[in-house]
Amino acid sequence: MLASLRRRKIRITPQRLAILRVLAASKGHPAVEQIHQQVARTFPTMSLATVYKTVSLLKQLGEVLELGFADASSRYDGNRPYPHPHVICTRCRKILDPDLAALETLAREIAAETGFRIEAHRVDFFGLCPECSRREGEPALQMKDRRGGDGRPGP
Amino acid sequence: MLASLRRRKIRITPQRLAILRVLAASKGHPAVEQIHQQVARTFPTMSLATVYKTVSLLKQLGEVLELGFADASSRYDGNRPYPHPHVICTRCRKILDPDLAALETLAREIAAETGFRIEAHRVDFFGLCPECSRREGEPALQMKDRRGGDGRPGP
DNA sequence: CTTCATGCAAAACATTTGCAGCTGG
DNA sequence: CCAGCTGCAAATGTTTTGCATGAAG
Repeated sequence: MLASLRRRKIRITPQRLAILRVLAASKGHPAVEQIHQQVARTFPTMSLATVYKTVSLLKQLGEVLELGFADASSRYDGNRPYPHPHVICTRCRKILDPDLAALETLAREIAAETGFRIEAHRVDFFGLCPECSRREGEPALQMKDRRGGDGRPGP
Repeated sequence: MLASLRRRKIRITPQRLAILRVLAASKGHPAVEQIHQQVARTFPTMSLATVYKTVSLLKQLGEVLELGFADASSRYDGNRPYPHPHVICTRCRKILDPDLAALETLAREIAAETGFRIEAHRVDFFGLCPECSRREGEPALQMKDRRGGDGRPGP
């Protein structure tokens, strides 16, 4: 990933390195806020603006995949920077990356029907993960989502 | 649709009626801003806040489907208020509702693999519509999308 | 050295909320 | 009549931008 930056003659600063590390290391799909907090532990002066700028840069370079949701919160995937399906728990906000071969078929079906030249996709499934299915009665994680939505990324 | 409001003892005001009409009539997937402008033609005092409140209300009643995008813009579908796939032109922002039977299969595949109890989904395909495919050289519609994205709803 | 990045503060936007006055039923 | 709406203005929360300082190469 560093190679990609060097190749394009983009400066490698300690801040960027730290952000890169978080992105590469996290198995989950961290939000900007989480990245910032994480990095701030070893870099107290890190500003949110810098995280935004860096993540935005990486997105343009195709090194991370941005997962923006309707409530204007975004999560980032630094391990699979290409479109792929997600499975999201509406209770604990966990995000999984399932394997799904059937998608290609779907895309081809679409192209045939609409005449579109399909170039990317965004496929999310929402539901309860096995753990949350079990504890259904217990109080759920509070989401800052506005209104009574279910946390799904609005269309 | 009116019936649904009456049944729940929700007041039917001229403003709401106007918004409902736009939602029901528009074949496309209008944004709040567009709904407001449309309604404002016959209702100059209509405020944006009212449109937001009404649309939000309809969403909770399950009468419209919200399609929120990463750039915090939302579009609404008043004709199919249930999850269904979308095909979105990244150039002219046109949105189509294709028929797609294969989706159910996909959902079942996911559930089997992850153990999730799938309750909803969001499936979007991005690309160029036939018209835009042809005029590829011409200047594209300017999108207010922040940064150099391609207009796809961030995850 | 020169160019580019950082970080602060301010701006930009879409959306939400508080509230006084209006109005549908 | 009166609970529920409207519309204005102000508040919110996230992301972006301007700019002076500082550091990478």
